[in-house]
Amino acid sequence: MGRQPCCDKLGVKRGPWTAEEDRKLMAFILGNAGRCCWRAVPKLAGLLRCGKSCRLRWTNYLRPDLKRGLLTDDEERLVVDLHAKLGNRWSKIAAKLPGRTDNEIKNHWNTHIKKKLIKMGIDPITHVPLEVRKQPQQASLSTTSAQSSTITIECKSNNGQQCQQQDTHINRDASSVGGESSPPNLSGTNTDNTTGGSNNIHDQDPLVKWLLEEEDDLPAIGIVEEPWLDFTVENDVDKFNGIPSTMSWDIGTTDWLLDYQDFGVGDSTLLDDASMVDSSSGSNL
DNA sequence: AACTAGGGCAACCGCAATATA
DNA sequence: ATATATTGCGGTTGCCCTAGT
Repeated sequence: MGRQPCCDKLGVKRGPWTAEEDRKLMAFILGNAGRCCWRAVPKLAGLLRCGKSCRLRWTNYLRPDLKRGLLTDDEERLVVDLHAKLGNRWSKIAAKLPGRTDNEIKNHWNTHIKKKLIKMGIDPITHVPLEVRKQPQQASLSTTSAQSSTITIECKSNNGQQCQQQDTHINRDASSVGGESSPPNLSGTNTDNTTGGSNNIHDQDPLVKWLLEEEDDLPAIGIVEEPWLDFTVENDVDKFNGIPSTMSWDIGTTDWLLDYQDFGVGDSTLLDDASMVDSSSGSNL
């Protein structure tokens, strides 16, 4: 037999979250960490939301370790580089940018970076200069990202096989970027977007290997492992009116993180007070 | 001042993978 | 072993804000 259904959609509230809902969810997660699953969260927290919605809200907005505001130039460069190698695998890209969510990066890509690259004459799908795509026999291509990152694509003009391989890669990316196209199919019948195809030439790239194989073992660039171990409810949740502020965030209470990683709580210093309070406005403060 | 169009972003949708009864 | 719930993820939508007219 299977499990109970996640939630019936009847009576489930949708749309923008209010500050009150945020406060309830935050209080519940921090106060009941590890003692339930997402399905039970809305009921126990007193929210008329689907568990999925709660998870999304927490992951993309409420987590204290999230950074707010626009991506820095360095982060933007990293996103471009990673996108050139990984395509639209936003969660993989986000994993390398501490405090950033896949949704945030995806939005930033679609609204900012994409336009920048196009403006620079670079195809945001293939990371190849737009005019070059019309001349695939060009010997060696080097594209420059928004600032300084360089993506080098080698193609021996007289080696039809190698060029074919590159084309395959480009087409793969072309189908996986931008939202206008169909979802990527990275390995033929395999529709798993997260693992990539074995025939991707970038899989031979040490960086890609690192990204795909060791991401769970290595900390993201410039991030301290498990920053949430320093998190205290007293310091952070107190910013929400009416939330208990006596709980302390110690090792013992973080065991649940191992089971419910999606509840990841991070560096309290990154919690932006204003961004939390004004969360219902939909604006990015 | 009022209206419109476009941009930005939060949230939702639906599918696939994984976990579990 | 199988069915089904749960989770993760990428794509898409729709609302809100702002700039332009």
